[in-house]
Amino acid sequence: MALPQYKIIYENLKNQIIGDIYQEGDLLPSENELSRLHDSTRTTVRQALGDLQKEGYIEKHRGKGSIVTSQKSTLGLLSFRGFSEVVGQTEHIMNTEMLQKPRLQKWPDPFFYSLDPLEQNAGCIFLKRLRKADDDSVMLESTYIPNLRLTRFTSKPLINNSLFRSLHILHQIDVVNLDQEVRAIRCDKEIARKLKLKEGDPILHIYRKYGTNREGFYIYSELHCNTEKYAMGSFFK
Amino acid sequence: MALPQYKIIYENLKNQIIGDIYQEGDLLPSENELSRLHDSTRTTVRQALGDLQKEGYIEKHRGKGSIVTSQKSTLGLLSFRGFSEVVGQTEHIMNTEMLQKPRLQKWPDPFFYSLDPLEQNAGCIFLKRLRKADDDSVMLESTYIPNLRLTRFTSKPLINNSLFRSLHILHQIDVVNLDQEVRAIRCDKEIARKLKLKEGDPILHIYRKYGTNREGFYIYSELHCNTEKYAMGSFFK
DNA sequence: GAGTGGTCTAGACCACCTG
DNA sequence: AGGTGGTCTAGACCACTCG
Repeated sequence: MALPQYKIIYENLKNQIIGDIYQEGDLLPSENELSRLHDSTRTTVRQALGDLQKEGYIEKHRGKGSIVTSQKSTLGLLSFRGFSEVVGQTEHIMNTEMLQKPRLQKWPDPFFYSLDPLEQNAGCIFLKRLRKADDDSVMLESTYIPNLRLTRFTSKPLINNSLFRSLHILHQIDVVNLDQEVRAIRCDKEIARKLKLKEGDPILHIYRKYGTNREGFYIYSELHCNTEKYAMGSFFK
Repeated sequence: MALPQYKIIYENLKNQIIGDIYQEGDLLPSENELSRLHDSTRTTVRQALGDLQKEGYIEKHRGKGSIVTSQKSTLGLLSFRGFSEVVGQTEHIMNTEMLQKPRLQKWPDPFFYSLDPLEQNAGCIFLKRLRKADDDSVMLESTYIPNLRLTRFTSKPLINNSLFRSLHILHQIDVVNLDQEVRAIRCDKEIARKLKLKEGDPILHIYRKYGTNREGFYIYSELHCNTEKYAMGSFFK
């Protein structure tokens, strides 16, 4: 269960960036210096820095060093970092309202991704949450998790109110990638009420399939987003 | 101008995947075998495979090998690979209609991203294209490129009809990342006509800022997408 | 047990930036 | 000239999968 060195270095630096110990524009210690600090090699340090760069926390400049990048004013909710991660990266006050606590049920039929028989027979854990930014309702999120080797998951409250955090701590499951489909649709009466919009207003409709470090274990979400005030952002590298 | 080894290996494998020499589900040669084939080391090969994995071409499985992943039925247009790359990865027939050939002009004011004085004073090269999938109009794209050290760019036709390809070949400029904002809006009469929709229909509205390998050189785009038939997809890793 | 990818070491040379 | 990140070598040990 020991974390690899490069992930420790990664977490260490990320927390210092999120915690404003390194601020926007600051230069991180050089790769050689970080190797010395963590009693490691440049290769290992570079693996950590590469992840930070990929996720938009730093920029690297040859001959200069690694620079901490600015926080984004848009909501980085199209990336696969969980909502809780985004909260620490934006200037907006974000919070979550649980509309349906995790409960065991059958998969909807039809479902928006095709399921293999193992997933299908296991049933799913369903939960529904409303995300708010500065007290505006911005996102309605329905999540479906296959009920595979997740003992007592529905009986406990979420840790830090974060699904990903709970899966990590209770079951050592980490999200490693995200496949998503995005559409613009008109919202129906039900969604309109929850997102404080008018029926027929345009919203983002997103289907997601999260990949995890557990072979064959995926998490599915359907999102409806109000983008009147806040755009959904994403960063690719 | 020599490409690094890992990029050569990357391009080599990617072309074989796109060219169906390795097909969906196929196992790539192992890392050790690829090192021997390219007279290189595992580290270098892993750098190439890592990029392929990041972009969704392969999955790696410890103890098994690297497996070529399926083509996507949705349009991977929310990722930062150019449109031309997406064309090779989908089963749909894609093509592009040039609505406004590249021409030099002033920046729109206001512009959707803040420009620095260097960009502002240089003016911009503007072009406008309509993207089609299976003869359906799916995306209207307006692109703005700062006119910095791009001699004679507007006077030549695009190579392979691809902007990114032209920038690469004529100016050694490569896109390395993408920052984007996505919203759902109602389309106006003008856009509706071009995308064959009705005024007021919901569409995706996207602002993009592409980062390049040239320090401080960015490319900007504004997109309007019709998602009635085709969702816009993206893959993160 | 043989082969795979994941992690790591201890170096090297290069292009680039800054003082 | 000295420090930085980019690329690369030639190994090593590990956890995992498969026959």
